[in-house]
Amino acid sequence: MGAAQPSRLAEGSTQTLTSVVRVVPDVSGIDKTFDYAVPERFGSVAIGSIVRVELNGRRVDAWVVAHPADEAPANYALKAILDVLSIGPSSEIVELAQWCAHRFAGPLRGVLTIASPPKRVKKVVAAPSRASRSSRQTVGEIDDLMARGGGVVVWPPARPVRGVLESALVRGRTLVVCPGIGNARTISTALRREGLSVALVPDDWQRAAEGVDIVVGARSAVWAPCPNIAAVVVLDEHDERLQDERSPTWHARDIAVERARRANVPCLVVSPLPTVSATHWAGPTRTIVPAAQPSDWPTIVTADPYTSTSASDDNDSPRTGLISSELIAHLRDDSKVVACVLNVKGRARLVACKSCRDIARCEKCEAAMTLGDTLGCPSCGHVRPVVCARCGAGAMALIRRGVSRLREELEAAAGRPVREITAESSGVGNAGAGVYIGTEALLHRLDSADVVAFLDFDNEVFAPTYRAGEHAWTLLILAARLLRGSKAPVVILQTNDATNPALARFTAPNAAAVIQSETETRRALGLPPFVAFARVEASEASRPVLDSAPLGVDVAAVGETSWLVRGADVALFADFCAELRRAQARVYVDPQRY
DNA sequence: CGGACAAGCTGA
DNA sequence: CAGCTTGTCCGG
Repeated sequence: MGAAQPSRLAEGSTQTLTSVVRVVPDVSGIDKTFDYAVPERFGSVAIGSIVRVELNGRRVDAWVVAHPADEAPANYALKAILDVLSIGPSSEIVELAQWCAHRFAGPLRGVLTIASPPKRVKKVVAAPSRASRSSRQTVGEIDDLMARGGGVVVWPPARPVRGVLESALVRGRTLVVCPGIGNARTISTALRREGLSVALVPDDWQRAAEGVDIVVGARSAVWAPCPNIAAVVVLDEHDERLQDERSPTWHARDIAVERARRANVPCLVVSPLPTVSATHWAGPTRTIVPAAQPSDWPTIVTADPYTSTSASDDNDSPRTGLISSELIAHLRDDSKVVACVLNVKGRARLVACKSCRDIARCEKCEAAMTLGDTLGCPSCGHVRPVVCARCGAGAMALIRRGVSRLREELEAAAGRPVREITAESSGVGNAGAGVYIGTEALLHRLDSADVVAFLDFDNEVFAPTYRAGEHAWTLLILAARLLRGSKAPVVILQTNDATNPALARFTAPNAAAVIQSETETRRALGLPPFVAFARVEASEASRPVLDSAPLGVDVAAVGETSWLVRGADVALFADFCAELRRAQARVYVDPQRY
């Protein structure tokens, strides 16, 4: 198969040899390959090329994924491709995409789409590699890690990431993957200013393919072309935006690690608090934690808003318990920028008495209760009848009191204007002192702050997703970055449960301790990376396959159409997922939520 | 996905 | 049994 074919040229000289390409059509719902003949006028069509073909009477785009010329010829007449439209991902990237589609049990088409140029590319002229660049200061420890094939770097949130990048850049062409395009743009601008050639993908796909010093972008950048790649870097690996939520649910960290492994170059995974998956991949010898500095993290305190004197304790408004006395002190200090963060999604579930407006809380653990036939406590499981604990009335209402009403309460407490910032708010950043309220999007919208208050941190920590803990850390990292320029940065975590160890640990971010405790939790619960794990959306057609899972793969129903599948053996698990997909099931591997 | 075709249901 | 809906299969 892989043997040289000296006869090929000779054959070509005597007789016109039309070659054959195997393609994946760009049509949703078709996850199969088809073979087409290539008329001589197109020459040889490279793997990854985007071609036009007729399929079942329709003209569709398709990617060339293989040259099946060495196989026995098909027993049916092949149609010919109609056109070659564009250069596409390299054969290495196509192979990586095939690996990804299997590992994350989803259609190859989705991955090829993201690996392809945003606009058609007809020609790529290779740019020469830059001879050598005057190296700035690298971090010795990280240089050493690169020499050992890369690994995890625990990099505190307020420290500039430039020092980490340098250890990659001195090796040659570097691919940098960020969680959002905003981070990528910042890095691109800074490095261009230094005189480096930068391709910000997907827009600069063609320039990336021609060869630049650094290719940078959001998660899709992990699929970008980077000829003669010398290093791969994943920044802010804790950020869940690195994972695609559509099937295949690939995570850019896993793709980066595999891409670097295949190219035999080092991969650096960087985060203030890397995920268990990352540290498990690198292992303790390739996970480095630089010496702590006092300025690495802001001061983080808990405050109980429920026992504190509320600013508006009248009977008209619900006693939300969302403004602690600690927060009030900062609100009243006119010199400070205060950012108040409230997760509206979680608050949509709050239940209040229709007559006295008191929020229904569990008398055992004080958590907000949920309304069904009875009042139930989501954190301790306590159940009581639908009766108000304060006034005894029997009528409850779900309140969806978002940020707007709370803004007025904050304003009353602060004695100065409070601005509400929503995802739709126009204008960027904050000019000077002020008080702001918004959802976690606020942490992305402001430029700087002195105080960040999470009004209902319990909601973040005890959210019913297995990654709630990790998400809470993500919020703290965002807060730390926002507070970077402040002389006395403070984070207030408002909670009704400050003594709960699951909550108390957030006041002292210690990467080694967080990694250890998260690792133990994951291992004990049988969650990734210790087992392969997937949520499966299936119909009746998939039932026989679900019921006949092989030994070592567990299947559990969660509702009518959802299933959880887990297995210790990754290969066996992936094969079973592939079987499920052939039976019309949608598979979400290592999902953010389930 | 979207077309083709087969198998089931309804009404005169 | 035409006329319509619903389901299953297939594409090179």
